[in-house]
Amino acid sequence: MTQDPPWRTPPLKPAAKPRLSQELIVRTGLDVLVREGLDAVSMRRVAQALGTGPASLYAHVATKDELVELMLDQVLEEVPLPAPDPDRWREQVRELLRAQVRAMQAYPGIAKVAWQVMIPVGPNALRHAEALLSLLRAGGLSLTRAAYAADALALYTKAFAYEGSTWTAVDQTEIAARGRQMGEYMSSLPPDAFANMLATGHLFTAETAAERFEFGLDMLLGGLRV
Amino acid sequence: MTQDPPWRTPPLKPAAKPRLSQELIVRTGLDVLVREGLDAVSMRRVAQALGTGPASLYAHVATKDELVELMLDQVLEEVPLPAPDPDRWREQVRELLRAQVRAMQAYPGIAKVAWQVMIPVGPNALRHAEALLSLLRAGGLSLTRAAYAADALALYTKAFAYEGSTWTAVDQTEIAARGRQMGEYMSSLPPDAFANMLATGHLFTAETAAERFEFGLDMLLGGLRV
DNA sequence: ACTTGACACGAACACCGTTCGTCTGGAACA
DNA sequence: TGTTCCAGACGAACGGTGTTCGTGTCAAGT
Repeated sequence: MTQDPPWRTPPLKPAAKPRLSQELIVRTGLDVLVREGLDAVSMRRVAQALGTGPASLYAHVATKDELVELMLDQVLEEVPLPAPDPDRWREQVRELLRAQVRAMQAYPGIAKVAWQVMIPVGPNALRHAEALLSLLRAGGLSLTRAAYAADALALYTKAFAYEGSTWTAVDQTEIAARGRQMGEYMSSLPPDAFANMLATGHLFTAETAAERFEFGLDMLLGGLRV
Repeated sequence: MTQDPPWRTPPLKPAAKPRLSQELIVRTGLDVLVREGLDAVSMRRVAQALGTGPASLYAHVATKDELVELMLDQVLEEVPLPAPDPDRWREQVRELLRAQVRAMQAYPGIAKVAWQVMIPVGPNALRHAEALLSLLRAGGLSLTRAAYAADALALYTKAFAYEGSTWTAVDQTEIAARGRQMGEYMSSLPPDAFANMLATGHLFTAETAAERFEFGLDMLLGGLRV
């Protein structure tokens, strides 16, 4: 643009863009995740939501993978961690794991990140692991048994959070279509080939999710000898 | 090339390329997976291994996702499924789940596919689900309880297969580096902040994997009331 | 002989994560 | 005040991905 004559009113400055920060990028990433799902979380999409270009993000996060890992850790930050009480450690374990599942299901797709990150080592992921171990130790388990139990409980919870998020993260018509395909395929075979699957298929819905999770916890904690 | 003079010996024909088929593409995909890991399994890489271009694969598999799902189903085909015996159904469940983990860990990275596919519905995945349900039913569980127990067992197994494959699918120096980072971070904080994590970190190795899996199964099956 | 359909597959498209080089502005220093 | 340095911003470009479209070939059917 050529130099304005001195009698021109200078245009208003456009609203200043927020200065980038890791926290802002992570928050924006979670925003995009919630609105559009995990597949939409690309460096380009997040940058676009911030009014900039993807290269700008790299001053604050090393890689795309680091970004999604930071997003997961942020989600875990919202979960309160209990102080261990030896008299009710089992119930405390349940509460902690329920809270984790709830937090992850509030962000459709974030559970999938837990399966993409090799070993989550964010501060909050570590605090969670420590908290779970503390509860198990408060229950009188040896170090080794506490470690192994924590492993199993964490795996199941993470798995369930992912399965559970299927009901919120994916287009329901796609799930219904897939369920129908399964039903048709199985029904096309001899009657007893998939008798149990056909008889139980209706039990796997969003409505039974909480009940199923508790059932799994009953199994895990019921089978945990002190 | 211009027309050869008649005294030229015609060149030997290059070895005929195999005619493409879905089975061949899946097999080749598993080959690439085993040699180079899951990240290397791209349409281009698989096509290259077949001496063709990526577009050729689409006559046989609809998408890249379908290819990896077929690969997973192929892996599950190699697992023998037991005929239920009511007197030893718990041990049969164990054997089935062990065999699944073994099969998946023979293909580094395939367990990750199980977490990428929304709901595995290949013929073998369905047969596995049916087999597990049959065992639980043989054990006298109601339809609902069998379904819920199968859900928990399958989730845990799949989760463990994935965790276990970490030790084979990923560069060990990267794991060691990450372990070190964790250790350093936790040691940099007040001494009791991560006391349990620091005390148990050494327990999570490839050498303890089988023991850990069994411990988890002990919990799940021990807590399963008939 | 001609037609049709299945398969093969190159070129191109849209998108991805990331790097490199350049510019800008603020802080520190003389 | 002027200069230097450094951190951050970010466009252009690179190498890679999954996929579609259009064209050619071959075998089977009429």
